[in-house]
Amino acid sequence: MKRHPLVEPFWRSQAHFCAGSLPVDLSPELKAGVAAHVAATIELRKGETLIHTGMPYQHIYLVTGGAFKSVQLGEDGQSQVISFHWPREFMGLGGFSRRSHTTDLVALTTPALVCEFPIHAFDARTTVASPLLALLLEYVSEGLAQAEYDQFMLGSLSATQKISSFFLQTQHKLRRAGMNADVFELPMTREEIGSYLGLTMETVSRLLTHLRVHGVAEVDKKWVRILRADILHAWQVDGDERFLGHRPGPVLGAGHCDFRKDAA
Amino acid sequence: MKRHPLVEPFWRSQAHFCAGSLPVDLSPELKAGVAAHVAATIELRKGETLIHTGMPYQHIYLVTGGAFKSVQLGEDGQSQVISFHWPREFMGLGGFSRRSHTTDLVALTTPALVCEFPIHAFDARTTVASPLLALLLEYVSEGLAQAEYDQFMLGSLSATQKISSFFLQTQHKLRRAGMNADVFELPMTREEIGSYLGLTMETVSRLLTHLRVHGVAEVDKKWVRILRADILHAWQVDGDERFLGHRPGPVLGAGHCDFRKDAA
DNA sequence: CGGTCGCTTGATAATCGTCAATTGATGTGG
DNA sequence: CCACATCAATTGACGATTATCAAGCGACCG
Repeated sequence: MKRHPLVEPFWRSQAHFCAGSLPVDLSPELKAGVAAHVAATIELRKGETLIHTGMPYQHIYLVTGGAFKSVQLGEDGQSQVISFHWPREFMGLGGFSRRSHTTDLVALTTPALVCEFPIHAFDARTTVASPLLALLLEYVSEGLAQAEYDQFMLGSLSATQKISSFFLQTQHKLRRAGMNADVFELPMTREEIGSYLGLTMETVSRLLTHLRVHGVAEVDKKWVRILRADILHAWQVDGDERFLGHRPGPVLGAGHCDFRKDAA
Repeated sequence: MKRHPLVEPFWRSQAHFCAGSLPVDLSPELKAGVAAHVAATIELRKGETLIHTGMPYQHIYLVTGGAFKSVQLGEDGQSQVISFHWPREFMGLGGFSRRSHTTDLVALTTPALVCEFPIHAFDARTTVASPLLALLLEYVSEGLAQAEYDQFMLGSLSATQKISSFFLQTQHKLRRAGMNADVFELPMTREEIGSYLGLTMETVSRLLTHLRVHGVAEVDKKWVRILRADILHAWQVDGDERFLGHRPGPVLGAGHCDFRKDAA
C-alpha cells in the first residue's frame, strides 16, 4: 500500500483531502479538528488487506475513495462479509474495548483510498478535545445501529427481501458518497454479496436474473441500473410471492405490549 | 415501572447500587464518576417495555438486576430479538447518531432493574469529562463488536452451532454478572431464543432435546444445567454431523490474501 | 374448572444449498 | 499472439435443513 506521509501540493494536502470526505452535516470547525489528526493517506489495490483481525488497535480509517469490505473470521477458517464501506464512512470502529481489530478490512477496488487516524488522538489522557470524542461516539453508535439492522435482515428476511434491502442500502451509500445511485458498478463479487446476505453465490445470481426479468434493474456483469426502486421497497417489506416464495421467518409479536400497571 | 428518584438508605444509595453493577475492571474514580450521573433506578416487571423504538434519545441504561431483550422492529409488523442483556451490561447505545432509540427494550424477569443515565451527562457541550466519554465509547464499540459476531452467527452457522453459541454466550454473561453459569434459569421463551438465533420455536425445542439426549445439558422447562461445555465448544465450531446435518454455509476464502506488492 | 400459554413432538413441504456443466473474461507464459 | 489455466457468473437438477402445520400436554391463572 502506498503511504503519503506529509508533503503534498497545497490544495491536495491530506487534511484538505480528508475533510472533503467527512460527513456533510458537520461544522467547519469540527471538520478541521478531525482533519488535523490525519496521520496518513493510504492507497490500496483490489484484494489488498488494510487490516487483519487481531492486529493492535492503533488506527481507524475514513474511506475517501473506492470501496472496502469488513470480514468477520470464524474460529476455524470460515469468514463472512459483515459490511461494505463506501466513501465518507469510517471503518474499524469495533476495537475500542478489546484494543485490537475485530474484522479484516479489504479493498474491493483499484484504487481504494483511506485516511488514517491514530486512535490516541481520541485518547482521554492525551486530549481534552471532547467534541471529537463525542463525534466519534456518534459514528460508532451509528455503526451499531446499522449492525443491528443487519442482524434483523439476516434473521428475518427472505432471499428476495435481502437482495432488495441490499440494493436500497447500496443506493443510500452511493448517494452519501456523492455518486450516481441509479447506474453504478458493483465492486464486489456475487460470492461476497451472498456472504453478506447469508446466501450462496448461486442464489444471488438467480435473484439478479429475477430482478432483470421483472424489469426492476438492468444487470450486466458488475454494472447495474436501477429501474424501479419502488418495487425494491415493496419487495423489501413483502418479499415476492411469485419467486422463491417469501419466508415470513421467525416473527415475534412485538414485546408483548406495554407494561400492565405502573406501580407507584 | 417504579422510579426511585433520590432519597434512599445510605449504603443503598443509587450511586452505590449502580457502581456495584459497573464492569469490574474499572478504576474506583471512574466508577464514582459514572455513578454520580445516575438519574434514577427503575424496576420493571416481566413483559414491561422500558423503551420503545423511535423515542427521543434521552437516557441509556445499565442493567443491575434481572434480564432484558432488545427488539428490532421491521417496517411492517415483524420484529426480531437482537440481543439479551444481563447485569453489568449497558443497553440502548445505538441512538447517539440518530437521536432516537433504535430498539425496544423489554424486561424478561420480575423484577428487572436498571440504572438510568441521562445522555446529556456525556454531552461535549455540558461536560469536560473526557474520561467518561472515552469509557462510553468503549462500551458502544464493544456492543458493535458483539453485533458483528451475531451477524456472523446468523449468516454462517447451522442450527446446532447457533444453539451452542447461544449457551456459551449466556454462560459468559452470567459469569460477568457474578451468577452461577452452570445451573441457571432462562428468562426468555423458546420463541425469543429462536428469534435471536434466526430459527423457529420448534427448531429450538428440538435442539434442546438434542442437547439433553446427548448429555450436553439437562433442560427442564426454563431450568438448565450445563454438563459438557467442552461439547458446546466443539459443536459451536464443527456443528454436529449426526443431527440436523451441519450447514457449511456461505464460506468465503478469507480476504483473498495479503496485498501483492507494496508500491513505494 | 376452563382457557390460554408455553412447550414438545410428528408429518410434511419448501426455500435455499449443493453439485455439476457451461460460458466468457482475464491473465500468464511460451 | 495464441494456448492454457483460472476465475466469475449463469443455469439446471437434486437434495437437505429447517419452516410450516397440526395435535397433545402440563402449568398457570382468573
